[in-house]
Amino acid sequence: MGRADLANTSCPVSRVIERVGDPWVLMILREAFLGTRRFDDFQVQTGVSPHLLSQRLKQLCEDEILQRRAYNAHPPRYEYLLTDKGRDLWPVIIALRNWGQTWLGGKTTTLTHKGCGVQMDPVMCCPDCGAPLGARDVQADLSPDFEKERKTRREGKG
Amino acid sequence: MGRADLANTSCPVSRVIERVGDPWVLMILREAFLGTRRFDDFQVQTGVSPHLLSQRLKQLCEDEILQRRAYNAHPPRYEYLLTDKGRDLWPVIIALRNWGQTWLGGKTTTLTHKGCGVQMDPVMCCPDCGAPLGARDVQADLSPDFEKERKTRREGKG
DNA sequence: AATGCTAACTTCAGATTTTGAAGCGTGTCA
DNA sequence: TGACACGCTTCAAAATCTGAAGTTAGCATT
Repeated sequence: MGRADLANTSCPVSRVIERVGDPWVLMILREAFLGTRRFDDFQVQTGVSPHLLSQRLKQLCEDEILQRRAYNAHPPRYEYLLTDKGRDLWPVIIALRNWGQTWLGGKTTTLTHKGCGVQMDPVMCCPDCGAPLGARDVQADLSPDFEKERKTRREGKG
Repeated sequence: MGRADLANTSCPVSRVIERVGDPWVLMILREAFLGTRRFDDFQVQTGVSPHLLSQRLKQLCEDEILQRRAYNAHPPRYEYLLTDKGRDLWPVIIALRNWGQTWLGGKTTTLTHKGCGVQMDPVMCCPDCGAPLGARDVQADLSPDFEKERKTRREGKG
């Protein structure tokens, strides 16, 4: 199958994973959320090789998660900024952070909700009743198409 | 640096990424949350090669994200179950799902909050005031240690 | 006008990882 | 006796990644 084929399933999770489910992409995103914008800074802070960084940044720009912008014309200098689409990946990074804090220990960032001024760790909630949500609190139902797709895969194998 | 060195930083995000920031690990987790437990099912549904699947499952068990359990003694048959630690990764998968739905389209799962019976998409919220949270609503402050670590990296380069 | 510096990359060879097909061990069922 | 299921393992070929070095473009200093 190969990683590229993840994009061809109907499952949005797979399709996202094809784009951002890569350690370096995630590191780049973490950096971007910390305010990093420049090639060399991404490189130093993530430790990725320049070759790969270059590739990943290109991909991220193609996917419109980042936007490459000249901040200086002479000499030409570029920076990478999160787009709205990219900024929307914030919950992914926060979810990783929360898990890391809980299960691996270490606390390197404190988050403050600007609205109410309190220090906190964001939580997944039900938008309707506001209750905090865990895996056990939610029931997932698959769409008929997705069920069919999964069944086909099961049969195609046997 | 190499991917393995991500574990050596003080940032919990990097350390999590070292463990779960891999496309196949994420796919395995998605499957696990959909109820998949067996080797061949993981293989068919994720499309990963058996070799890699075997490696990844081993890693995930070492990290106590999954638990390998015999469900049949003769012949010996095993299944892989999420541990509490693993189940706590649910927000990561949900965050990916939400982004995929919003930005890539396609809806393969409907989520229902068992508590209030409503269909919804979970949202990151402030646990204190309950407001939904985006990247712009939260201020991140780095710990002095983390600041120092980042500064060292910057200087070590120049 | 030569030297050095910065930023944003690109290039390339060697090392590592991944894929995909095939095979294996143990046991059940017909 | 033969076919099949499950949970893997093995291996060679292909793809990807690393790390060091180089490149381009321009400014600043000597």
